[in-house]
Amino acid sequence: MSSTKAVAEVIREWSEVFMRRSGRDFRGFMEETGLSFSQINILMRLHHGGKCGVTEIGERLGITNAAASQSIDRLVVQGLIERTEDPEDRRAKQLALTQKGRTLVEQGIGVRSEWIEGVTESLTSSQREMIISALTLLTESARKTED
Amino acid sequence: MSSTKAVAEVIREWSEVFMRRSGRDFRGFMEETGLSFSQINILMRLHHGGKCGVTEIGERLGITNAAASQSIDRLVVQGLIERTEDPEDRRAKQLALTQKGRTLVEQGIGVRSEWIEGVTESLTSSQREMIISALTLLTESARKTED
DNA sequence: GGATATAGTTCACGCCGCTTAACTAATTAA
DNA sequence: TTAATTAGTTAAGCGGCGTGAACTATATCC
Repeated sequence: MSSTKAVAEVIREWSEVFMRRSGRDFRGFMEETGLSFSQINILMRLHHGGKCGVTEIGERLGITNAAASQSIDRLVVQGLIERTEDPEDRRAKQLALTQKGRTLVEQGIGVRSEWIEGVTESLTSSQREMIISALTLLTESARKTED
Repeated sequence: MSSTKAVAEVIREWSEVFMRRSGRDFRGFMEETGLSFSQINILMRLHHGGKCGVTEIGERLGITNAAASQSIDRLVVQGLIERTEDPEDRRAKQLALTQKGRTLVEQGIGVRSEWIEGVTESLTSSQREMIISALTLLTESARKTED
């Protein structure tokens, strides 16, 4: 069924559909929350990677730590992240999501999940099973290739 | 293998991995090209939806047509899109990607595709086959739910 | 033909996010 | 203990991107 189509082509088409949808969701999320692309990225970094300092955030986003410091400050003011002194090194700050921030990020991820769930709803249960297996494999394999 | 884990959970985890990766790629793409989030969205819209006018772009992005007009103008200056008069209605403009713009968008999509291809490379051929089938199903089903 | 509506552009203005540079404070090295 | 390094903040300034308002040009409606 799938072997007639080139692997790369299938993946390319899926990526395109997914990206288009992601873009729309992301735009909606930015509007709802009033957060910028960078700010959402900072929240995502903290959600996945746990506590870290200001400079690391800047490096991850490819901006100076001055810019990072300012963006972070806006997020702190909004109560989405907390900035505490690192007890091991009092020059450094430890950044972490507040409960409010964590809830927000999880909502953002949830929107995308709901979409895929909706997409799979109209399929047969064996098709759904196959998709579950495939996504599980992809997730595991993708995690191995992460930094 | 997958039935032990809740469907929703599998999808959620995969969304998270994919989104994290997408965010990183997208940021890289913005840096490389010097384009903003909005500008890339405009290019994506034109890539997928074909020719359209300024106001429609604005509506899609949730901004005024004044803002859309300005963003579009920057893209025209950069040679990524062309803005011609609509022969049917001379008030309106027809926006379309130039070859340069099309190439750029396809590069952006390509980056993500390469990543998934890389992720699937370490799998067995039967696993790859399953993923191809699953993604084909997802793509077809997702397209049906699009506007 | 004249009033009204529609498609885009331009202008003045403000906010946000970025940069560089100068700064404070804490740590590490000599 | 002094000097150099490192983490972060602050300030001034710039450009992008957004807004509303005023404008031009075309199309449509009576």
